[in-house]
Amino acid sequence: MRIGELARRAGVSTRALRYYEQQGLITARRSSNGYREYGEADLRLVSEIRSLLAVGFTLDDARPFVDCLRAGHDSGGSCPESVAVYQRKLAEIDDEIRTLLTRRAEVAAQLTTACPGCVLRKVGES
Amino acid sequence: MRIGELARRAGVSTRALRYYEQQGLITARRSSNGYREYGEADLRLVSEIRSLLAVGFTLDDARPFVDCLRAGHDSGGSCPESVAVYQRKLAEIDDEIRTLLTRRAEVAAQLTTACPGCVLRKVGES
DNA sequence: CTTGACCTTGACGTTGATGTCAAGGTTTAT
DNA sequence: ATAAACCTTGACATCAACGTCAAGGTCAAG
Repeated sequence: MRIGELARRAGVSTRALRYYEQQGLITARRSSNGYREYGEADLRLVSEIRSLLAVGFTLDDARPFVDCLRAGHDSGGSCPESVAVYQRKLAEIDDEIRTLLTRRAEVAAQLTTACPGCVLRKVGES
Repeated sequence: MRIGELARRAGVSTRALRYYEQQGLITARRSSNGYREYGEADLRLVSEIRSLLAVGFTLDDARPFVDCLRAGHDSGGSCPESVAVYQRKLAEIDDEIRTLLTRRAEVAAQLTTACPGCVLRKVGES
């Protein structure tokens, strides 16, 4: 299939696909006229990339997953490099959550000072 | 005082101060030679801006606070516009926290699938 | 008089993942 | 043969808050 069809099937823009190629995440055979030609496996790779981006991974984070799939594994997350990225990402997310909770408290405290009784209820509090 | 001294006292770069001026957050008298001249009140404004930026506000968010101080109030957060920003920000932070918690769960689930027993403990869990 | 520490405006670089044009070649259908 | 729908590479635009040069004016000390 050509880039337009892959883009439609994967739910991304052709621009994004060319960018992934430029970043070395996907590759494409070329037809005699120079058009990119993709197979079903490429759809799989792009889907993996999209689902990772959707949960906050960068394209660089996605690389080990793509490599894992291309190495023949049935899951992009089943290689040690991918597991390492998962763990690093979890730690990053936890850091961000902690930072946000701290900020939340600081802002709420400021608001309370400026306007007692104005603070909304905290996430998860009834 | 001139821009260098204000920058040192406020703990920011001169570039940042010129940027704040360009964004309409602070203003400066000019000496006969064209140099910016600031007073103590300006230090107060810059401090307010920095503390707001530190908790994740944008310069645009900070504008009502600066206006409030310039209007003569002793606290940047004591004007209704500032309170509105506080509340909007709290809502935004809560949204981000919810998003991150969701992502955290998704990533942890993926990791568990790929590597059972690899998941670190969640924030706040013992 | 000259070094050095100030100050000025202007403008490009940073970061990530694209969007959007430009200017053109290819293919399919009518 | 010509429009419509593809495709190509290249390159600038986006967002925020500055960092970092460039090229030059100002001013006090030695």
